[in-house]
Amino acid sequence: MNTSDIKILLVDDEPDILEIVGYNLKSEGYQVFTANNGNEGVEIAQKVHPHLILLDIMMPEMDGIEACEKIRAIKSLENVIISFLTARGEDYSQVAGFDAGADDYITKPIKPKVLVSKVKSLLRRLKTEEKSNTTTQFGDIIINREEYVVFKGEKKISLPRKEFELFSLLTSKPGKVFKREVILDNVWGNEVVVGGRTIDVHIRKLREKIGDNYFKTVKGVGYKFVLEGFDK
Amino acid sequence: MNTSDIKILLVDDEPDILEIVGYNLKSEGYQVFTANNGNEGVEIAQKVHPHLILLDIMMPEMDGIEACEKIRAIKSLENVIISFLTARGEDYSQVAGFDAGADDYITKPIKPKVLVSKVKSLLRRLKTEEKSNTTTQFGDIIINREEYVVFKGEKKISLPRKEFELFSLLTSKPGKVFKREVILDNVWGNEVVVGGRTIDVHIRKLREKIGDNYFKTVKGVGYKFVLEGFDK
DNA sequence: GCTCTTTTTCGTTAATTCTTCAAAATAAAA
DNA sequence: TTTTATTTTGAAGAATTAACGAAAAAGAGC
Repeated sequence: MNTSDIKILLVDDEPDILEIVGYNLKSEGYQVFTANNGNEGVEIAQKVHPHLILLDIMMPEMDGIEACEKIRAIKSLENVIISFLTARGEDYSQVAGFDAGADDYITKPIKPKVLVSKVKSLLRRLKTEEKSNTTTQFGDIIINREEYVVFKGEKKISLPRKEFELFSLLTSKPGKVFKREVILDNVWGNEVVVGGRTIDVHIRKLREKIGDNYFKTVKGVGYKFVLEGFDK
Repeated sequence: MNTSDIKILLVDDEPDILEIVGYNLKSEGYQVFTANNGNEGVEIAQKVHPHLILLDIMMPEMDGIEACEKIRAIKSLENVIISFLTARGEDYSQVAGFDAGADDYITKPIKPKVLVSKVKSLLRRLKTEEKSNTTTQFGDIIINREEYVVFKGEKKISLPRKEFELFSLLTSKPGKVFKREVILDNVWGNEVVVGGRTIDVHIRKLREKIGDNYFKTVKGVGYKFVLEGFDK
């Protein structure tokens, strides 16, 4: 994954911090988004789906701890990496932070070099996680790519090969729209020639078996997998 | 990019092959050029700058491998996609072919359907190469190109394909005036078959959905996206 | 060879999206 | 100010595109 594909959300009430941290991350090639308080942070996180969130602890409106808990409760953000920004000495926050579901913390004052290397190290997880994707879980849906099996809650759902591959592709990046051409490339490969309606029929099968509202049609473009509730 | 903008160069010493392959590609709308041997192929490639070259391996004068190497050495052709045509069984050629810088190979006898789908898949690379930031934030507006979603503040705004692409184009460079012809090129593809008023109507839709004052008309030229307040 | 499952096709229907048209409005030019 | 060119607007019709129902075709297992 290229750094330019990586989205980082910065949440802090001090404009100066946003400015300087943002600058440093941008010049490393990351896409940077900002929010001024916890509320806004949670909101923007849902819209942008960042890979990493840097969260100040002390903020008006909603502090970092609370924001972190809120974010952790959002299905579509369950894989996001969260790190706190905390003033040195606020030791209590470290404890509370991990309870709230944070992955790490960075102490202020922030040194650009340290920041960048911390961020890199945090993002290293993405790569390792991506590789070991033999099984994936979204809420009550579990996909075992090795055994070609899908569970929804207690029920084991049997998907034939094509359906499974299509499902597997769509769920490889929830929310992302997969264009028809991309789907054809990935599921059918470019040797096989199938009519344009074939994809639709398979989607229909998935809708019947997994649930209607997990699959969203983007007319003229393609389909996407969305976590129930989110993005209706 | 429209198929009619795409140039394909066919190099083969058998007139029958040129005939039949050429026919199939033309009926898909591609511009087809032909050459009878490697020498001629290299020459014509320099003149027409095709997007894709289909190169027979076995040819008099200069064989496909050599031609491929020659072409790869030409700077102005560095982005051209090259695929070999090879008789099934000439396995050595596959290896040598990739060494010489080929992107793919198609085995003879050529089945029209397979040919066309292979060609499409090869050309798909052209499109995917133009990568842009997947997500952009302007104040309370967030554009997520990967998910085909636009947020304005709390609200999620649904934009159909054309509107989304138009919006995506205009916001790709706020403040910049996009001429009508440029818009047509990018959103509609330059085999323009739409009346001059069509753009206006789409702009109107955007104004209704995103907000009137984000879109400024530059009479006689085109439109631009401006951040509210700024430049009214 | 026969049966059951999976995959693909097809015609129809439904819905959305895109485009056109012409009158009214606006801005620029004379 | 009047003229001219261009855009906005409202409404309607055309064209795309996907969902649906059903069935044929292709594969897999026995």
